[in-house]
Amino acid sequence: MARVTMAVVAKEAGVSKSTVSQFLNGRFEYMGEDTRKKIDEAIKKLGYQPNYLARSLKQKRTSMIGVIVGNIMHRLSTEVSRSIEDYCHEHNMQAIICNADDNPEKEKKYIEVLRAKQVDGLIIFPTGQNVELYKSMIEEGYPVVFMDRKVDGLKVNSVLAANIEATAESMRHLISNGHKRIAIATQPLSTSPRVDRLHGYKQALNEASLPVRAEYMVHADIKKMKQELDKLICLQEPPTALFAGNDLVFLEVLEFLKEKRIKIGRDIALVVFDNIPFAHLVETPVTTIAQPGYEMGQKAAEVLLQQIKEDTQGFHEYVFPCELVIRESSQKIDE
Amino acid sequence: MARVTMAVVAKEAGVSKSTVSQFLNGRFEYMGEDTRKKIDEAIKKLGYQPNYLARSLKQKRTSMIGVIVGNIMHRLSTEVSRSIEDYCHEHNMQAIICNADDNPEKEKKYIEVLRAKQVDGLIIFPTGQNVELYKSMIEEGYPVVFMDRKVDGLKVNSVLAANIEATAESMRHLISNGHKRIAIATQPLSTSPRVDRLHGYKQALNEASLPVRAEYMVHADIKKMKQELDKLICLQEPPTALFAGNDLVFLEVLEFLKEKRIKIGRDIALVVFDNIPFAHLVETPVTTIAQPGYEMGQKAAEVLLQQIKEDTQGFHEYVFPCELVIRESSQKIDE
DNA sequence: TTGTAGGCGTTATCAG
DNA sequence: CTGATAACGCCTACAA
Repeated sequence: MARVTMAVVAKEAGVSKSTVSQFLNGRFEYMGEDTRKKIDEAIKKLGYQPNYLARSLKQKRTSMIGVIVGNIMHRLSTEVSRSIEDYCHEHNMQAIICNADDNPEKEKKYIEVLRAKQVDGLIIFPTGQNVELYKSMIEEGYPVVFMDRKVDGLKVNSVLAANIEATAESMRHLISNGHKRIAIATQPLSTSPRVDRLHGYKQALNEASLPVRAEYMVHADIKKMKQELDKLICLQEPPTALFAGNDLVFLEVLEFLKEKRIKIGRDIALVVFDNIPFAHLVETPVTTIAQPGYEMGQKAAEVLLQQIKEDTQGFHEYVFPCELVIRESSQKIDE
Repeated sequence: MARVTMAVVAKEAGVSKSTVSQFLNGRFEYMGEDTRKKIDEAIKKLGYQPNYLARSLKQKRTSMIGVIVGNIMHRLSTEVSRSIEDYCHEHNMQAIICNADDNPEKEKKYIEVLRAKQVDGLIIFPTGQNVELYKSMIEEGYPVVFMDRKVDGLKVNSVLAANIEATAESMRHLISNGHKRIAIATQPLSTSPRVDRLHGYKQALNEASLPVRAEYMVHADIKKMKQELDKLICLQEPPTALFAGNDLVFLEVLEFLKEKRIKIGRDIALVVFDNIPFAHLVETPVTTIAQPGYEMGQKAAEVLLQQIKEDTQGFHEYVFPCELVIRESSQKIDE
């Protein structure tokens, strides 16, 4: 093991620990050329590696931040994590990515463990269930940034997608292509993006004076999604278009339609919220709403590092517009 | 900030620091019921959170391991990371995932930083370019496990997929379906899995007494993949089947074929190494070779934690068989 | 059963 | 320019 500590280097070089420390931290302003050289040689000879742990203990910063992702299975999570990691790497920080798996207990444990490990700040995709814990962190002045999901009543910096607007835009697109019977499928309405997307859905229908029909709104767990979709197409007046609330829902929809031999674009129009890496590679390329995951990650990291550096907090929502990428799946259907 | 330390708790409870420490570490065997209660109350009242950093410094273990992934864009990387994280979570460890991005410099930096942070061990998808560094770690007795790729001449535990065998099996499958002209497309032969897959490819051709033709073996960067594929199909005798060396290559192949309107399964047969989450959802479902990423991750984590606990090392190759999942893309082609 | 003292490997302060 | 010395927050003998 790396039994070689600063004291050993100091002895080898014939100087004191403090001098070695100076050297390591690049303060050679007032350092003799020879001392410098001696230390340099000693370090190389012994293969000395500084112990960041000890340094962190002393300095009270670890140069690490924690990222608690809601559910790593989402494409957005991966993109955002990647982005945050890149940003950290450029700024000599380290990101620790944890997966709460949509489980508030896990989220809580991760928050506690990461804080015990003294990470300098946290970026959280909040499950929304640990409000008291969030609140206490924020009140303490601990640096936190929320990502993707908002939680009511918290004064915290948040990075969000423009869910309502993007959904409404995609709906207007479908409506302008002649669709009047449009369904929406999402997971249960337990997080703000899902609620907002539903909101955008209704808003666009209202604008167009189309009815909002309860039987067209499906909010089910992924495992039960297919059977709910089945009910949808068995309706007396089945929808002619479907809005899939995110990438996981989309996969279910795709499998379902494939099993039922319902052809996208011909039998039913489709729009998906979330960028799907292979959306253009399926039989009928799929219209998607692309969230700028990379940019969102960069912004979150930037804001967090700012908070850490300046020891401040903020209460701002950074809302990112999304892009509607129109492909064949949402073309006009001739009935 | 969490200004409340053990000393503060001790004062609040009217005991000494060591007693509090005992309490925290679950040694209440010889502890008075009342002392115990007082400490418990003090902790709750003050909202005390132990500082793992200080503990780690003393104990010389951080309960963290580092995972350096070759390139996070591969599906396997994601699966394996996820698996390692799960295993760690169950064993009260923390995994720090880093992405070397196929860049030896980055890999080196990560190894150094992680070790400076005193992580207890490392799981590495080696780029293969930092042999000296690997060697010195191993000689030091530092716990390391290699994943996915092997590096010659190193006595280190490794977790690998049975690349040669799986590739050969898939080739035999194609050959038995009547294919004689089979091409292979991989990224440059800089890592062992690519070399091994090529090996399996040649082996199967030899077994079947089919010629190994240089013009059917493409090894190109992802960015240049399409133009190489183009050369392939422009050959006088173009291949009737293609083996795609991994998921990234597959995406290029898919795009290429789509652009050229070459229909998979009808115009060309296809087999892909790597599980592709949507392989069954494209127009012609794709035959894949599935690596047991989850199991591989579990094994690597298990082996590493073992090494850490017992302060031993090992030199064993854990080779995992892969599964050939036959779908339409590799059906017999009638010419 | 509880307290005291020393140390883990750094950094910060302040003399010299 | 360099070197003592005291923290940082916790753990571990050993003493009481």
